[in-house]
Amino acid sequence: MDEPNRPPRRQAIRQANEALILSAAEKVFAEAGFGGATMQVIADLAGLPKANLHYYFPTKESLYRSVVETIFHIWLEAAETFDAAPGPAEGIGAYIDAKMDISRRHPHGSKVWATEVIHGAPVIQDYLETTLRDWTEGRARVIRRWIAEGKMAPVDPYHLLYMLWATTQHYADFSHQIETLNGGPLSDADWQAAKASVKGIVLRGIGVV
Amino acid sequence: MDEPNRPPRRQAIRQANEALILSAAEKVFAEAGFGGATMQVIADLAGLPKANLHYYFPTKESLYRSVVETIFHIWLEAAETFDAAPGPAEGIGAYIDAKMDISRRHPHGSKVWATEVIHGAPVIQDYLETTLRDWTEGRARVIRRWIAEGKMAPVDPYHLLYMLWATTQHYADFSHQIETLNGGPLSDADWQAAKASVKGIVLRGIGVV
DNA sequence: TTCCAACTTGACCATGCGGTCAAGTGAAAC
DNA sequence: GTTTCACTTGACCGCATGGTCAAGTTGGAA
Repeated sequence: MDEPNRPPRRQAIRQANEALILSAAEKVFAEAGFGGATMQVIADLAGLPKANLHYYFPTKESLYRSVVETIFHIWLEAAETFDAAPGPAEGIGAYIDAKMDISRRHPHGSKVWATEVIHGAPVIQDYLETTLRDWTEGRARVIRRWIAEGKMAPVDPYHLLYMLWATTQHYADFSHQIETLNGGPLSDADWQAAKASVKGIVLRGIGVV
Repeated sequence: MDEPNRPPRRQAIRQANEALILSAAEKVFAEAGFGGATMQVIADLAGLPKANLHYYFPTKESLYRSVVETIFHIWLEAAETFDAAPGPAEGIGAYIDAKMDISRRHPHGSKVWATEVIHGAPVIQDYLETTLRDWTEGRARVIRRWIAEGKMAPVDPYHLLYMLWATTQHYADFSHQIETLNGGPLSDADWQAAKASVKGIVLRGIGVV
């Protein structure tokens, strides 16, 4: 962004430490929530003194905000698949694949985002009202076009998107419940089956065989 | 349960206060999380002195646990609809209706449950491993029977249940996000449309027209 | 070599928290 | 009326936490 000119060595250290802290924070916030997480625990997990965290992130909230923004941008990028597609079978199918992969690879970030929204989005309200609103309206327009072109059944675009978000993120957010019922972590084959199940029901549900 | 013999007047006061505290706690835990909630805020919302809370619920965790158990039992009761049904169209349709109604009527409880599971279910692990596991296996058996009888498409029962849970609870847990995108709270008509959308996609998705 | 700014860190502080306690109050049993 | 016991409540305590600070250490420009 607007990083000042820094010697390359210094900047490398800075980036490495910030990444270290963000990774630890993501995990701790995901498991304990904002209120339950402590800077000391995050520092221990990152292997740094607590005061060092406050050097890179002045407050707990600023650190938390960085974590939330990270997952949000990952999701936005995953949605690129949506636009390029010629129709719902490819577009929504690829979107489900992408979001399921993110749930598998970034479960902590997804959990942090979920609790943030559940608690009323005190820290990222502005994102919801600007970026997310614009993004959603754009995809809704694409879905309406597909419907108008007779490529899928006439379903409400917003409720369809909610179902996609809810279902794909459920595999990250409720992983503990799923793993308990599954008798252990999901294997590669389990994830393949999950993706196939979700895509099967949704695509058939919107009239795309 | 095993309440000792109490004079009726006393017992009425007790029940009223416990209900008052539980209602306040449900809201505060939902909005702030376990770590972010404070006994003082709950007490203020309930209109009681803080020390009085500790008289009825000795610790913060015991109060929290009561809140989580409440929503869990509400969900279990809602599932009765599942068993009596002759087929998936009625059974799953009614289950979606019931769970959507709960999301509308008990959004706070749903949020508390969600954050509890997201954080690894530290307080209700035993429920997941016993009651929920049994319940889920029972419904999966019903679904498999319906599939065997040719009443619905052969989908994995567990992934179908995950989709039902995720989608219906999403309307409670992510209400803030939905209301932001909707430009305000959902109206009666909005809720009807939501239920119709979910049922439409899911029932068509599992081959039940 | 010198010097400066970026970075590190242990010790420290003020605050807010969950929980306790002992002195009350009032309803019901006798 | 008296006693008893469930219930109420303001004041209090120990502790953990987010955040600060000043004294270091290190990397790199001159």
